[in-house]
Parts: sequence; structure tokens; C-alpha cells
Amino acid sequence: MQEASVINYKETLNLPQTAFKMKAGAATREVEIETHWDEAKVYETLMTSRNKAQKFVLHDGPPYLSSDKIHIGTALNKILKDVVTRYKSQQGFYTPYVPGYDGHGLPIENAVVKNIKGGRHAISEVELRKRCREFALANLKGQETNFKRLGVWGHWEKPYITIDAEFEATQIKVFGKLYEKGFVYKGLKPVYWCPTCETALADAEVEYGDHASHSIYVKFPVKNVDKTPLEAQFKTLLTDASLVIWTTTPWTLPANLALAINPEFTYHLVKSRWGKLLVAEKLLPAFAKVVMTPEELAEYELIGSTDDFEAIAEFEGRELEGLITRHPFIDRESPVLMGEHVTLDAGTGIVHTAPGHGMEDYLVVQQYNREQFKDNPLPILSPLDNSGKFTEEALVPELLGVPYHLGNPMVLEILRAQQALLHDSKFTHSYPHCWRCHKPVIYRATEQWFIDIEQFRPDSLKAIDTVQWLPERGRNRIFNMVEGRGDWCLSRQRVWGVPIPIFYYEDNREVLITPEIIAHLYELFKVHSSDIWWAQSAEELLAGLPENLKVQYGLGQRKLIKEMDIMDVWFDSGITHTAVVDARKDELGELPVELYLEGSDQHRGWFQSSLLTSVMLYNKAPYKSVLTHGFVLDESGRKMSKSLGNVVDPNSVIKEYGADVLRLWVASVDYTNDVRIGKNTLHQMAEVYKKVRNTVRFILGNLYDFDPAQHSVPYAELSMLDRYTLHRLQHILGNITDAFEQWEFNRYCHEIQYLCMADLSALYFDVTKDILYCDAANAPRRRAVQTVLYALLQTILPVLVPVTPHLAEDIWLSLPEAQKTKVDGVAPVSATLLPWPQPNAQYVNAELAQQFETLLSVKEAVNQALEGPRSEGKIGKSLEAQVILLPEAVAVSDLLGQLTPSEQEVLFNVSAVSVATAPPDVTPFDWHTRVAGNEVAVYAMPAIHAKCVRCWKSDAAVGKMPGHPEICERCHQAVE
RNA sequence: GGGCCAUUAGCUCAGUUGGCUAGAGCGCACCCCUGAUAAGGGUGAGGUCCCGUGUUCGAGUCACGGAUGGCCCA
Repeated sequence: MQEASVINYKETLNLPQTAFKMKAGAATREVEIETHWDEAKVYETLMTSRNKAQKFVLHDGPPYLSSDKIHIGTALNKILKDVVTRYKSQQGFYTPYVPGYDGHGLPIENAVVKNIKGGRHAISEVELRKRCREFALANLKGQETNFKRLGVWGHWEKPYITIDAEFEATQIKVFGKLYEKGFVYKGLKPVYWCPTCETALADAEVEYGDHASHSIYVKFPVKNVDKTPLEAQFKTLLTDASLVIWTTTPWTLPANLALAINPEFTYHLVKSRWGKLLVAEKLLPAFAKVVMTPEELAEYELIGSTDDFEAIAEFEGRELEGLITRHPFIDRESPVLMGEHVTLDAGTGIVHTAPGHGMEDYLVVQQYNREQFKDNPLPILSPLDNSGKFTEEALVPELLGVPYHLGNPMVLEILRAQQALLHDSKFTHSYPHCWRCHKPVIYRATEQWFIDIEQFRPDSLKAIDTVQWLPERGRNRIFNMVEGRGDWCLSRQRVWGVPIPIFYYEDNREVLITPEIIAHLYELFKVHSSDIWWAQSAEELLAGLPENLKVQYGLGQRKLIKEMDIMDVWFDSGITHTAVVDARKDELGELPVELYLEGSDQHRGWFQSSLLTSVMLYNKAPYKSVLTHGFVLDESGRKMSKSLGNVVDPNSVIKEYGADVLRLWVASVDYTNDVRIGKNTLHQMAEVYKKVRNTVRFILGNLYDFDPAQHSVPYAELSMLDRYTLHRLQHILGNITDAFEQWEFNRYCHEIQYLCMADLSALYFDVTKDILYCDAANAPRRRAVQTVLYALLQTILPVLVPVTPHLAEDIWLSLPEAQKTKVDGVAPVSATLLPWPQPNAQYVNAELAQQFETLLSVKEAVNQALEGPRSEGKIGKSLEAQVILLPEAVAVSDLLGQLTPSEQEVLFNVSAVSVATAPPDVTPFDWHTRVAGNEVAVYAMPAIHAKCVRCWKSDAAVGKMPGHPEICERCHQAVE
């Protein structure tokens, strides 16, 4: 006895041993792992070895380089892409990922201008562009570092950037091709214009501030009623009536070309001292108060009409379509158009429409010009020069040369003279001002280059239906947009971009653009980038053309000037299918590529610009499928904003939890809708990460003495529980694979979680610990469990790769060589090179699974029963208990009979199990508990035999072992 | 203001063609263990399925209306 107690039995156990740390230490460990990937050239090696395999190309949409930081939304996007390419790569595809960046555009230009002392005109355009380029490239470095730290793999050595000389050259070529095909035309479109700075302004460059404007009501007499759908009597009523408009910009009246009416509103024709007037019913009272004298108001109230006026007739807005009015002071017709944009907020419900001076006016006129006015379109009239002075086009001689704002009182005079002015007052409202000079800006139509959508709209719509849109609703979204969109305005009055490669003869503004010139510019741009457009004059740019062409174009005789507008950045990124994919055909294959994956806002943006340009060039969509994700909101579903203080910064998440936790979050949410993130969410993901990590750690720790080549146990010799666990593994592998194929990563997350928490930690590991630790190292049933653990590892490790590549690598690097999966006979340098596990049909056993469902419900009953003695302090851990089972169904007793007593003890994790056929006499135990249900009754009580000090199980043999009086027979064998 | 979408336990998600006493994992509470140990096990409490109104024998599931939030437009 004395002798025995000297023995430290703990040292005779097979306790877990592993160098794999419980804590990730992600902040440093992940960086080490990324360094390993870089040094081992993992991505490059894979690409080289796979270049014969079937391609799966996910083409990256380029983020803006206006900052070196990345947002959580960008992180979501890049991680999703990475999960996709990693998974597909494991499935054996050749999956190149070329990261892209959008380096042109206003945000960059403005950010640079902000830092120029003395404003943008203090430096040359060439210099400004140089700084923009430097700024963009510096930001690229920053973003790249951030993307790589997310664990995103790809062709970082050679990303694509829209400011690359070659990219820009291709863009010139593409523009030339579209011009040649007749898709490009020059038109007029209103833009914000600052007459003081004499420049166009982007939306982002106007600031709103108070401004005192006129508020005037003007009569437009009816000229022609023939084309209205009205009955004759109503036509007659209208012939000598007038429509009343309200405007705050009298100076735009010379540019009036139409009136707009809302087809849904009701309009009243009323008598007044100005004759018969037409005004929206709902606005009549307000209109009356403004334009009538108190006496008149009183009089009308006496008349007792429903409104302040005496209504003669009422019309639905739509009945007035086709009505033609006369301009109050210019000999011109002003037709009535139907417009949904007409509101009842203010005015008369009839809107003065000057398409050259307002965006909504422009759009409604464009709409009519495409349809009803196709044969006789309205012009986009904008009779002001660059400095805001009236031109001849205004058709009012006294306004010629007058600045627009001084034109206001003059127009009022003219209206008065024509007796067309019903009312004039001043009022203050919010009005756009120039961000630089802070003076009010105007809308002014300028010449711009457009793409004529009509020519290929039907083809585009057809192309949309060749694409798989995920989620499906995306199809309708983009279809409706393309179906209803207007022409694409390509021109931007900026500096930082690719120029519209057009020359004009200075004498008559005739356009010069030919395939030869485009080819020449292509070569120039390829060498010098688009910078050369600003560095050289038109003559210099064309100096290299062959002599015969120079003669043909009249160079040297007629002076040429360059177009100075640049292209819309959506055109830049829209043609990446050509400037990137087609240009790297060897690497990226033929168009269309497999997948575009962006936020759902890109239905209007990149998906569309890519589609339209691709249809124009190739008459097909550039992608086979389009997958979209929603936006990232805070934990309560609000948009993130600095002012709310609810912004989640990906870098701080990585610092606190590591990139894999962030990636796990990405995988856990249903990204097809908007997703939420916050402290709580991240903390929870960290818990999941830890659980997975510890599950693997348990496996590694218990495989320290296992060599699969020597110790593996054949399937037939595995216990029922072992085989069930393999079945579960297989089942979950199937679900996971299916989830990845559908891009439903949240299902993957749930499956992995369930496997680790329920199947393994709470069940298999918990009950096999006794075997692993206490059996002799080489005991068959211990080797069997290790065989299962090894099978688990071989499947779990590779499936961790797409979402948590750092974790997978960390595991891989701590594996002994003998346990590493071999690919072509060699263990790969990185876990990320492991193939996706193949399903193993041998492990699938539906019958066994069904049987186990029942056994597990018995286990559940046992657990419930054990709570009885435990709550009374009679037992602690389950091993201190024994149970008597009384099956209430034949199936249950049959099943229990299939397990040996020792297997029963293992499954229920107790010291003894007996299966009774009749209720036992439990009187000696006043602490028994019986749990009904589960088709079994369970009687739980403390084990009666002495406890083995080695394995902590109570057993009748304790005390009978020679030389080891404190241990049981199994332990005795293990020790001896 | 228009188009599209979402809303099931504190969190992340399941809920097939209407049959649910609405599930899972986490988190939480309580208990146990101390040989996976800044780990592990067990039990349990949590839900007017956003709100109305319909259709139906029966609605988380279908229809209509509304609220809130999001994206895109105006």
C-alpha cells in the first residue's frame, strides 16, 4: 500500500502534447505566417503549377485610390473574393487574382488640390497631374499593405492600375473603336457652372448656402389645343386661357422651351382679372394668396366658389398632353410635357422647362426627344457664354452681352410689358455656390461627348439575361436601370483622367479623329501615358504621323486644338475586361470571365459600365456570373458614420482579434443582404475562432504518438461511436462543400461550429478522453480513436483554409512530417496548397446515424438524470456515477444491446451501466433520479465501487491488482 | 417622392410545396470538473416570428396596407 502510493500514476497517462498554442497571438503570429507565404512564394508556385488547369477567373473591381486606408466594406469585399479564389483553387482550378486599383478621378484630384498653396491654378496642369499620380501610387501602397494583411492572396507583384500607361493607351484605342462604330456623339448637357471661375463644377464641388432670388409667376398663353385628347367643349375653353408657371430664375426664361405638368395632378381653369388661368388644384389657395389683392380675395369668398377663384373647369394633368403654349416674349412655341418630377411643394404645378439650365428639365426633354419628339427634337438651349453673359441665341437683342444676374430685372421688365407677369417678390432659399469663389453657380448646358445607348440597348438587355445574377434579384435591378437609362455622358471637365482623344480645327470646330490618329496616340500613350496630352500641343502630338496623313489632314495649314475634357472614370474601370483581362489573356483567359463580385451599388456602377462597353465592343457580357454583397452597418443596423461614432475600422479589428476573426465574421453573415458588425459580433466571432482552434489543438495533442502509416486501424475494427463520428464528419463535409458551391459561407460557418462544439468537443472528445489518456498507448481502441482523430484532422485542416488561412497554416506548421497530407508524394510548403477533401463514401452510414440519434437521446436522458445526484452533492463528474437504464421501447433496448458494457460506459461517460428489464429496487438509494421520456427511464446514483486513482473510474477490481492496490484492471495492464 | 431589398431569441443563422408545442450554435444564469486548464462538461431560462388587415379548417410561411432600416435614383 505504501509502495503503491509512491507511484505517480499521472505520469503513466497518455496526456496530450503539442506545441500548437491555445492562444492565437494573432497580432504577431499572423504576420509571421504571411511572411512565410511571401518567402515560400506560395501563390506564385501554385499559379505556375496550375496553369494548365481549368481556369476560374474572378476579375477584381478596382477601388478608388483616394486614401491609403481601407473601409470595413472594402475588407468585406476583398475577403469574400479571397474565400472564393482559395476555395476554387483547392478544387483544382487555376484561380489567378489580379488586384485592381482605380487611380483617376475627382476625389484624388480634389485631395491633391486641397494641398496646393494658392489653389489649383497656382501650378500647371502637367504638375497637378504629376502630383495626382504620386498621390494615387502612394495610396496604392497603403491599400495593398492593408489588403495583404487581411490574408488576401493574389498577384501583388503586378496588380492593375487604371493610370498605367498601357491601360490608358488601351482606353484610347477602345474609345477610338467605339467612335468608329458610331456609338459616340457630341451633345449638350447642363452642368454646374461657375461664371466667375469660368469652369464646370462637379456635384461634390458645390456648396449650398442662402441666396436671395426672385419669385415670379408668369403667364404662358395657350396657342394650340388640337393635339390634346380633350373633348371639343374643353378645347374651346382652353383656347384663350394661360398656363401659370412659377420660377426663381427669371433669367432662364429666354431658354424656355417647354412646360411640364404632372399627369397625376388635377388642374383647375379659373377666371381672374388676368383672364382664364390654369393652375394645379392643390396649389390654387396658396397661389391666390400671393397674387390677389385682399379685396379680390374677399370678393371671391363671397362668390363662394370651392376655391378662391371661380373654377370653370378641371382637367387631369394627363389630359393636357399635346397642349401648346406661346413663349411670353419670344416668338416660339412651348409645348406641355408630362413629368413625374413636377411636385406640389411650391409654385403652380406647372414647371417652366429650360433643358439647358436644369437637370430635371434636361431629362424630361431628352425623354421626349427620344420618343414623341423623335422627328423634331427640342434643342438644349443655353444662351450664355463662359462668363455667364447672354449670347445671340437668347433671341432678345437687349440682353446680348448682359451678365445673367443683371438679366433678371430686364426679363421682369419685358414680362411686365407683355402683361405676362402676375407677381414678383424676393425670397431667400438654399442655393448652390462655387466652393472656391463662393459665388452662386448656374446650370449651363455645355458640349459634351456621349455614348448613344439606344443603339445597343436591346443587345445589352439580351446580354443581361445570359448572366447568372446572384442573388437573383440583381438581374431585375440592372435590367430596369439599363432599360430606362439615358445616354452615357463621357465628358468630365477635369484634369486627372484619360483625355477624350479628339482634335478640332480651330477655324470651324470641325472634329478630327481617325483610326490612324487613334493608332498613333495609342503608341504615344503606351510610352508616355496620358500625361503627353497635357505636355504637348495638338501639332506636337500629331508630329509623328506619316507625311501623307499630315497633308491629308491639312496640318500646318489649319490650326488644331485638343479636346480638354477627360473621360468619366466609370469608362476607365468599365473597360478593364479589355485593358486587363484581354490584355493578360494567357493568365486570365478568354472573356467572359467567370465572376464579378462587388457591392450591390455596382449594378449602377461597375457592373453596368463593364456590361455596356463590353456589349459595344463584343456584343456580349464580360462576366458569366455576378455575385453581390450588401453594405456594412453597425450593430443596430445603422449606417456607419464618423458623427455617430459607430465606424468599425478593419485595422483595429485585426489588431485586437486578428484577420482570421474578421474573415470568420465575413463568412458568418448573410452577405447577400446588408450585414452588421460591432463589438458584440466580433467578440462572438473570436469565441468561435477559439473553439475551432482548441478543437484542433485537442486533436494535435492526442496524436503526438500516432503515425498514420503504422498505427491506423481499419474501418471495420472501429467502434460504433468511432464510425458514427466519421459519418458525421462526412455528412458535414458534404454540407460544407455544397455551401461553398452556392457561395453560402454562413452555412459553412454553422456547420464547422456545430462539428467542433457538438459532435466533437461535447461528445466524441469528452467521452474518448478516458481511452486516449488511460488506455495503454498501443491499446487497439486507443489507436482506433487516434485513427478517427487523424481522419478529422485531414478533413478539417483543408476546409479551414478558405476562411481562416492563417489558422490553417498555423496548424500545418506545427504538424509532424509523418502526419502531413502529401500532394504528389510531397508535403506542400503551405496548408493553403492542400486540395479540398474528397468525400469518402465508406464513412457514410445512414443507418448508423439513425441509430445514434436514438442513443444520443438516451445520453441526453442520462445527463438530465445525473443532474439529480449532482445537485445534491452526491456526485461531481459523471464518472463518479453509475446508471440503470430501463428502456421503454424495444428499439432502444435492442440498440443498447449492440454496445458492449464498456462501450456503454464510454458513451454515457459513467463508471457503470446496467440495462434493466423491470424497474429496479432503488430504495437503498434515496438520491436516485428517474427521467421519463426519451423512451427510456434512467436511474442515476453514485458508483458503488472504489475509485481507481489512475483513471478515476470506480471499478470492482480496484484493490485486487497485484502491486497496484489503488488502480483498476485496465490501468494495471496499461502500467505493466 | 420612385424602384429594389431586409426585418424569426442578446448575437449569427435554420425554418422545404402554408400543418410548429418555432429550432441550432454562441452568449447568459446556475451546477460540475481541474489530466484540452486564460481550457472542458452538464442543466436551464430566453421569441406578440416588425405591426395591422385579409385569404384559409390552419399563416413565421400567401395577399394587401403600414413602420423601421439599407442601397440606387429623383
